[in-house]
Amino acid sequence: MPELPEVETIVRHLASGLPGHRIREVRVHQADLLDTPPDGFCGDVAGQEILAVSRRGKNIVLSLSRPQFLVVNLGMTGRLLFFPGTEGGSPPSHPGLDFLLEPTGTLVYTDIRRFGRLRLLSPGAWKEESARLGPEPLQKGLSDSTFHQALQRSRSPIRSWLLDQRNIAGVGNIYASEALFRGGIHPRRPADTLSFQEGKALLAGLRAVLRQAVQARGTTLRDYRTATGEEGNFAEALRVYGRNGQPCLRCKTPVERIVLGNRSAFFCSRCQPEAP
DNA sequence: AGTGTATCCTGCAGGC
DNA sequence: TGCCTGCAGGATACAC
Repeated sequence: MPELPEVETIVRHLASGLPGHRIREVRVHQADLLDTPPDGFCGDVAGQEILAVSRRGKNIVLSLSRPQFLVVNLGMTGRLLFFPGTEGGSPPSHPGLDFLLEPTGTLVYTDIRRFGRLRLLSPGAWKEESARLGPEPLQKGLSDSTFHQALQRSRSPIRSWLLDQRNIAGVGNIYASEALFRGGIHPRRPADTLSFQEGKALLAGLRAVLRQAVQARGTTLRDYRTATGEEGNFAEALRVYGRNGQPCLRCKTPVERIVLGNRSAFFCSRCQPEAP
């Protein structure tokens, strides 16, 4: 569910409210959201201050005082909600974990399908983990030529390539389709067949759609919510994702749906020709 | 190396 | 109304 724009939206909310709070107590309702025994997790986290909140790919990263990092991946249906006051909000339908904060506030994790994970990592472990992720697409440091060189090293379909977090961090199924449409690239094109110009157009399309989606606070199809519980507004701006059979907004050709690596890809066969 | 398949889960929409 | 199937923003492990 949550891709870069959704996670970025959540992180911005949390970064403005959480730092300076101390975690007084953790309540675990679903132990399978952790990769370690809950007792140890609670003991480790309790008493630590939250110093900062940041994003790496689709991960929410809380810097704790020990120092340690609490890394939250929302999976498909995870939510991380911040209630600043003494009121913790209405009880969620699928409670996961509650972080009770000092001097006041509650950080609530909920997750219907429980594909999400919360992990407590040492600085070294998180550094290694982060190094396995590809570059951040919105960072200036990623040049057209670096991007094109990376594409040259893979023969997998470009849609699959975009979803692989080791290639580029934060892209998921929605924005992969949207970026390919904006770049005029067919989702099945082998990555290493993209010309420099095509790679440049794809990166530009990816950056444009990610920026616009962040502005709209993300795409709510069903489950995603911001840290304040609001829906994102980008669903109405999607051009191909989920528009199977509807006319292309650019040329009126019906949008097609194909399956790649067991996941749907949406595209316009006229705007994104498979053979040049 | 790349791809298809399965797995972890719950909920919802659509067909009958 | 109920039952069944397929599908869903993610990540990983496996066999070929």
